[in-house]
Amino acid sequence: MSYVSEYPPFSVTADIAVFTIRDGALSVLLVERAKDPYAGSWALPGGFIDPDEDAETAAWRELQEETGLERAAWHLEQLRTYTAPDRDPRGRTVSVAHVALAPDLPDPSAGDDAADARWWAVDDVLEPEEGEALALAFDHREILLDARERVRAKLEYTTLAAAFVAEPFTLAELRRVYTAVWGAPPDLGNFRRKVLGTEGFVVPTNTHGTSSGGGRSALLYRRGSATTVSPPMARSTASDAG
Amino acid sequence: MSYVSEYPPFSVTADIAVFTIRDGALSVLLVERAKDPYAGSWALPGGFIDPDEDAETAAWRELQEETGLERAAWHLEQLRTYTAPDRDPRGRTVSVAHVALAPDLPDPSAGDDAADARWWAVDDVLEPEEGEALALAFDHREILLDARERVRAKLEYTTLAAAFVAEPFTLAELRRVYTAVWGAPPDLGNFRRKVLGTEGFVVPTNTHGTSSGGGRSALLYRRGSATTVSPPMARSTASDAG
DNA sequence: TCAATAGTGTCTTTAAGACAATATGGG
DNA sequence: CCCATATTGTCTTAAAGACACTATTGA
Repeated sequence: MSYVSEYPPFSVTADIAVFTIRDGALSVLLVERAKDPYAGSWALPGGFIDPDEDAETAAWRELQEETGLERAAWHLEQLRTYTAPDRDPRGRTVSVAHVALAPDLPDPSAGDDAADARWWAVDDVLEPEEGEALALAFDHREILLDARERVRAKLEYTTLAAAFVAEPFTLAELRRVYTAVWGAPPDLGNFRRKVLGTEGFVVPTNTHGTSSGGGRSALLYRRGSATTVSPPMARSTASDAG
Repeated sequence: MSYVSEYPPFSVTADIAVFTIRDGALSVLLVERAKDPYAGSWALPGGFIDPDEDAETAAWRELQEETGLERAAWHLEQLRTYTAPDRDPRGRTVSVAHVALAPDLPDPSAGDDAADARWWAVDDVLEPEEGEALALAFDHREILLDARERVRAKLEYTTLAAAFVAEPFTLAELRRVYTAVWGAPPDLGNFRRKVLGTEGFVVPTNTHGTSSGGGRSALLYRRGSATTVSPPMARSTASDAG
C-alpha cells in the first residue's frame, strides 16, 4: 500500500480527549510535550497513525504509549477532524480527534514522548477562576472545547453518563456525573424517575453499598444495554460551576 | 509548509453527500467516475485536498468542479473521517466526509473527473424495491448510510429542514421535507404547532402563494435565525416509504 | 359550488418541574 | 436515638398525540 504520489502528502494524527470525573469535576487527561514543537506545553494525548492502522486503533495505542493506562471497556468515539493548513508548524497535518470517557482512574505515567501526564479539571484548563487559561499546544484548545460540548450534549440523549462510573454504582454516583458535566445537579426525584424509567439504562444488583459518608446505604446498579434516552434529559440551565 | 518526512505519507480527500428533496424523495448527488479506480462506478463527489486548503474549502471546490453547481447559502458540515487502511486501492487515503443540504436544484453537469453526475433517490441507491443496491465506489455506501442517518437525526432537534426548501416557502413544503426524510408525514396540526411555536424557526412574509395544485393559497415564510428545536420534534416511527 | 388545500381547535396522554414526605443504615 | 442519605410520592405544568373541524382559493 503506497502513497498516491501525484497529490500532496499529509501526515495524519489521532488525538484523544479522555474525560473522567475526579473530585466532582469533569477532568481531562493532558500530557506535557517532551519534544518540539510546543515542547513543555500541555497537549491532548495522541500521535501519528501507523501505515496499517485505522484512526481508532491508533487512538488506543497512543493513549497506552503516552499514559501507561490500559485499554478498558471505555467509550471511544470520533469527534471530528481538524484540517486548518497551518495547524502544525512541522507541515501539513490533519488531526482525527476522538473523545473517550472513563471512570475514575489511577494517575497516568508519562510515556516516551511525554514529559508528564496528569488529569486536569477542564474548567481549570479552559476558564480558570484566576489567572490565564492554560495555553494548549496546536489547536488543542479548540478540540477540547468541542469535545466538552460533545460530552455535555450526549449526556442529554444517551446513557453515556454511566461510562463515567465504575461498576457497581449507586444512583447518587451517577447523578454526580451530571452535576459535574452540566455544572448543576438535576432534581433528585426527577432524575431517579428518568433513569429508572428508561428501560435498560441501569440494571439493579441485589447488593447495597455506600457511595459517600454516613447515611442509608444505596442499592447498587450496573450499566444496562440501552444507549439512548428518549425524550432527552433536559440539561439544566444553570451557569457553570467551578 | 512541508510534509513531516519521518512519518508515513497519507492522501486526504474531502467527499460530500449533498442531499436535496426531489419529487418527494430524499435524493443525493452522485458522480460517475471517469478514471480508475472504480471507473464507471458511482461515487460521492469529492477529491484530494490541496496544500493550502482546509477540508471544508476543498469540499466546496470539488463540488463545483465535479458538478458545475454554484456554491450557495447551503448548509455544509463535516460528517466524520473514514480511515480504514484498505479503503483506497491506490494507497493510504483518508476521507473527510461532509454532508450538505440544498433546496431543489437544476441538474448538475459532469466535470473533468466525472463521466456523469445526477441526482439519485437515496432509497433507490441503498434499498431499491427491486434489483440490487447500487455498488458505490470505495466505502461510499457506508458514508452515505451515515450521512442519511445524520440528516434524519438532525431534523429532530434542529431547524435544518428549512435548508431543503427555497425561499419563500409554505409550511406544507416544509412538512414535505420531513415526510421525505423520515418516510412518513408528521401530523399536520401538531407539525404546524411545533414549527410556529419555535421562535425563529420560520418568519412569515406578507404574501401568499401556492405550493401545489388547486386549493387555498398558503402564507409564505422565510428561514428564521433559530438553529435548534427544543424539545426535539419526535421522529415518526413509520417504516421507510419508497 | 365543489374539490383541494390551508389553517384552527380541543381532548387526551405523557412526562417533566417542583417539592414534600417517608424509609433505612450506621455511628 | 439521631443524622445523613436513600427512596417514594404528589401536585402542577408543558407539550406531544390524535383527530375533528372551519376557512379560503380557484376551477
